[in-house]
Amino acid sequence: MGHLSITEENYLKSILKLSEHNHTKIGTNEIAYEINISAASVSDMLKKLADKKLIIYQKYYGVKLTKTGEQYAKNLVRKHRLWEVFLTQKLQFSWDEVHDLAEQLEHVKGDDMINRLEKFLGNPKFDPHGDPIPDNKGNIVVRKQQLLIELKKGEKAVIIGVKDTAATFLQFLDSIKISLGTKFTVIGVVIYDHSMQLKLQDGRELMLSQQVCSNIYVSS
Amino acid sequence: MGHLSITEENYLKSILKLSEHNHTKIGTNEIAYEINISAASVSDMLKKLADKKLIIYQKYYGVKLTKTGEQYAKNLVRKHRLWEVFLTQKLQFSWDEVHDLAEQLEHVKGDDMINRLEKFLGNPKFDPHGDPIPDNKGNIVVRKQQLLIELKKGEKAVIIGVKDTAATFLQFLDSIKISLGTKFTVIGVVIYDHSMQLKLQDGRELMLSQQVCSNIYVSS
DNA sequence: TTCGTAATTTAGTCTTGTCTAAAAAATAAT
DNA sequence: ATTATTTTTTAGACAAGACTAAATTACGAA
Repeated sequence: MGHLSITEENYLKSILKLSEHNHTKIGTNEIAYEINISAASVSDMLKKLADKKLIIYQKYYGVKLTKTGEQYAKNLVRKHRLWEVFLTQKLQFSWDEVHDLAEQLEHVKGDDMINRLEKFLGNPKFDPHGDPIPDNKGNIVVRKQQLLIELKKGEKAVIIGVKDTAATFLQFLDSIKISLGTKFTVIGVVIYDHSMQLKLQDGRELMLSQQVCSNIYVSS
Repeated sequence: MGHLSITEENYLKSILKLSEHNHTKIGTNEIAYEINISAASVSDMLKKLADKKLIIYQKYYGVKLTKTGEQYAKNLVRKHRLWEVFLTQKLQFSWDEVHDLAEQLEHVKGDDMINRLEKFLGNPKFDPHGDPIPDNKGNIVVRKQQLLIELKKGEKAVIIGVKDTAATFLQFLDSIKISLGTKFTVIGVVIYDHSMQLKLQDGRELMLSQQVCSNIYVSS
């Protein structure tokens, strides 16, 4: 399992990402859309990754990561999320600014460095968006979490993550002073458009659209 | 001044490095040797860098960095050295381990990140090998420094840097417990082979070969 | 079942950055 | 000053990773 190119790493990462929601095999087009590359190019690359035993690939039938490929991809996610923690916790970046930098940092080789970084950061288990950080074996802590939208009137919960990590969304949450750890009670759900009215710990009351509520993870 | 590829950055860096010792124009072969690439490839690349106004290049006459090119190259050095400080100071790497990692980290784009990193590290002025860190304008602190080999019997000085940063050399220094900041007096110079005998601050006496003394910077 | 559309792969190019071999220019030596 | 040698550049090829256009396969609908 030598070194892969940045390009190859990006393919593995996007296949892992797609696998998480889509339990069946992943199609060429899906990958192409995910990383913004033509389907033809993806098709080429899949052959190469299959030669390297990183994916199982059968022409016209889609792909799946091998154990090796999955391990490699999870390590990339680990690196990405640890660097994100570093950028927010140590360099004071806000959660909407760290993605692109981490996207570069994750390709720096050196597992020893990452293990030391993890320790330096105090062995964090979640990144600034609430996503879990795999350990150096690829294990991921699973939390019971649900989407805010699934809560009913009267339920209490705490915000533990975001599904959408787009800068605009994160900046919006900042602007209404909502962050990970914010506690609240659902005090109303509008039948018409499924907006939700929350009462926050600090006393503020807030109305959030269905779309916003569909992109926030909570825990009770 | 958009983004350059890692390859282009490496050329600029090696041209800057060669410029420091060699005040005249730099030859194609020198660069080729420095970055371990054929002279033909270097010749190709020099044309591209000249098109981008990063170097002054005249066929058969060698190259020189433009102001823009020099700025860019110094920024790479800045990034390299700040990451080295991070790796030693925060992640507890030793000075012989940080070069290859910094070689990768220096190519991560994001000047804002580097400025924040600098501040996070406490605005260090020198890297773990004693080399100066350029500020974000490219200015470099100059110290009066000389090589240990130039000292005479009876002179007192302090070690402030190393000229050779090869891992084997650095590990040797570690093994004899010499590091930046070590204070000493020259108590003897062997005529025959120019070995030098030092008495360290802690009372130890030490004999160092001419080669070792030629690769240590000191200040009095 | 067969026909049409969508998904996927193949074929052929392009760019970047590398190489070797050969040509051209500069430099050194007689 | 004229060779000989070294340095540098040009020419032609190659691999990685991308593209478009065309061909092929799979699958849903009639």
